[in-house]
Amino acid sequence: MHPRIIDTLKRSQLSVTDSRKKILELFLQRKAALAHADIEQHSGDEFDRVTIYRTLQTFVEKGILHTIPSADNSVRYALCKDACTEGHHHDNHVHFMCDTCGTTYCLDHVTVPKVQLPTGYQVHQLDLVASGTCIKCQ
Amino acid sequence: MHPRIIDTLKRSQLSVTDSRKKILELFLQRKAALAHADIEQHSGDEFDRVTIYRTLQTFVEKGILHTIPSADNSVRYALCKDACTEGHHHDNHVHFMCDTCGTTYCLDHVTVPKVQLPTGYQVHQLDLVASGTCIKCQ
DNA sequence: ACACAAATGCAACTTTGTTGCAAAATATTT
DNA sequence: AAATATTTTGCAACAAAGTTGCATTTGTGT
Repeated sequence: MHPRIIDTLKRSQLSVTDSRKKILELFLQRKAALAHADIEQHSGDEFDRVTIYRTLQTFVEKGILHTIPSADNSVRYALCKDACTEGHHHDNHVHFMCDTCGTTYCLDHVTVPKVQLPTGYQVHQLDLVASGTCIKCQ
Repeated sequence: MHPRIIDTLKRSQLSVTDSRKKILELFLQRKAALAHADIEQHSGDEFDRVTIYRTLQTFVEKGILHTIPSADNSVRYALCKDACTEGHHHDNHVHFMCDTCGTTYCLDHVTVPKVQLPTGYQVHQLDLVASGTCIKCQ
């Protein structure tokens, strides 16, 4: 098991349970973002569907995971960097979604450029999602 | 009825039907983007749920509407500009989603800045979604 | 007005997401 | 280490969202 797992859970004041450990491990193993369906597929019937929903929700609230918007009705989740805490996300990197294999990547080193919006719009969050063909699918 | 409606449908080689006219009119009246649920609510039982699904799908394929990614599992749709044709979208403007009232705006005059991605990622589409508080909700 | 093609409505179904509650697992206290 | 309190889980039942096939209706071109 990845050494960071228990630490991460405790730091967020969460009980260390099997499902949380395994779901978190999945995110640490894979570099890519995962949708609810991916986790459900991967875990077979190790734990209930409902548990996955609740775990993902908890992780987002606690600043362990962040959501990635998409245009295909399936929100993806990815690990936050250390800067995120409970209720305060700071994930301002670009995301890339491959049209061919469906993989979603966090491009941690590419930051979202500031844009000038018309006066009156107060921006709290900026999401830049690129899509196209990823390295593996060229 | 808005004069552009029949024209738009014919130019896309679509039969001019009641549901298509009314759904298209809804988008022309409102400036904001609409989710499937919004349309269903607004139209009461004028036409079937399935018809709405199929109409939205057709409009996206024909380049009449484009989808706006979101992190809440509900894709929104908005009118394309003239540059879009069947199978080829060119909607590179910024979208703004209000956290308070839920309205989604197309900021047609704010273009998405080009970003430099790591070599190997071929970008076909760039979506920039801002969220926060809109003019009306300040 | 007629024949052909396309779109709609209905029904049945699948998938996705939510809620309440009892049972089980984890944490805390002594 | 055992007992108690707290939290999480699984189940069941449900609600919402999306899909598919097919008969009927509506629109199109001649």
